[in-house]
Amino acid sequence: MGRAPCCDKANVKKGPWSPDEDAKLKEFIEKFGTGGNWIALPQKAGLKRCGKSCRLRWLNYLRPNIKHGEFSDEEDRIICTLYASIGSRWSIIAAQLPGRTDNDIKNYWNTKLKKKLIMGLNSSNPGKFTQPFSGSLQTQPQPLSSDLSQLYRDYNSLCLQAAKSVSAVELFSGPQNFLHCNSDNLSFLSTSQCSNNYQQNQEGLVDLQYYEYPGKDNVNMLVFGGNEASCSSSDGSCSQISYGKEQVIKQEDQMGCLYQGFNVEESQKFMLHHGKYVDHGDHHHHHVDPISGFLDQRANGVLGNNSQYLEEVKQLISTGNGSNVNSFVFNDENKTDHERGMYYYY
DNA sequence: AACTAAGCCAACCGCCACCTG
DNA sequence: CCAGGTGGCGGTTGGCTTAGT
Repeated sequence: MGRAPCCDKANVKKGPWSPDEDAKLKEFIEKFGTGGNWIALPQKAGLKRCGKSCRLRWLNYLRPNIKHGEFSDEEDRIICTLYASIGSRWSIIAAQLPGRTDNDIKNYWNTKLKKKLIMGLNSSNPGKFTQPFSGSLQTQPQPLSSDLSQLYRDYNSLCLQAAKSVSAVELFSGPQNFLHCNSDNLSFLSTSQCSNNYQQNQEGLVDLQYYEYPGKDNVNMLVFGGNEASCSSSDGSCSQISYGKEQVIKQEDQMGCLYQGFNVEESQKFMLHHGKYVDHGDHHHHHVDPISGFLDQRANGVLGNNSQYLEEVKQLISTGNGSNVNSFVFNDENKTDHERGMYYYY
């Protein structure tokens, strides 16, 4: 048996509100308040509407101090920063923008802001995402657009501020480009410990760069730490990332985050990042499966550094189902637990 | 001018967390 | 502790408007 409907669907009006209905609702609430019961309100107010519909109309349109019209640059920035940090938690984002409703912000993000962000990215790197790759891999990293840099900067500082242990960055490209960061996906520059493991620039921020992925114009490789990236840690170990021919690309930070790639062919490279790690403050790095969210303590080094699964990985990527999400599942029963999982590449 | 596609946004739907008896 | 009711939330839809052909 299904749940009982909140109102008699047959006897309620749906669709756009008329000025007369707006006036009735506004007058009633200004006089008597909501009474803490939206379900009973429409009848009392003489409206043939569902209580939920009344609530939505009041909150999103009729209540005082609702701000309509263009979003300011500052509002844009706040939305981007918060979206990068917490994802589509529109009500929380709306709470930071007086006068704006969650619905408004959600619509604005989905229809305009997301595109605006991508335009900014593309305009500072003309052709970067729109032209098919032809030629050799760029040897010089391209700087991120200032918009994106600013976003990462805000994002990083927000994470530090919130002392969040895990957060994520996914850089999607292609027709549905957008920058997405939230706490449910991949880990990336989040805590002070983690950031310290990357070479920081003069501003104390991590340098981020990206490359095109040759042969797949929708794929980009996100690189952090620069060409000479290195990291040091409390135990004195150091990993280095390198880009030369025949070299395995690998970087592991002291949070246990592993970033790894291979030379697929000459000048063809990609990076893989498997799962995410959470530092619980006890110096143990717990692996979190990005899909299930389950914690475990699997060892690093997934897929190994000898490229033994190279052909298989290449196959998986080349037969991608057209999705713009640059990921594949490595879930062969013959593989060890360490090797199985969801992989992302940039 | 007529038609189509794309953009936009108000409103709806269904799930879920919380509250209360 | 449990079950039902309600509010809140995020994803999605549908219809109106605008832009393009």
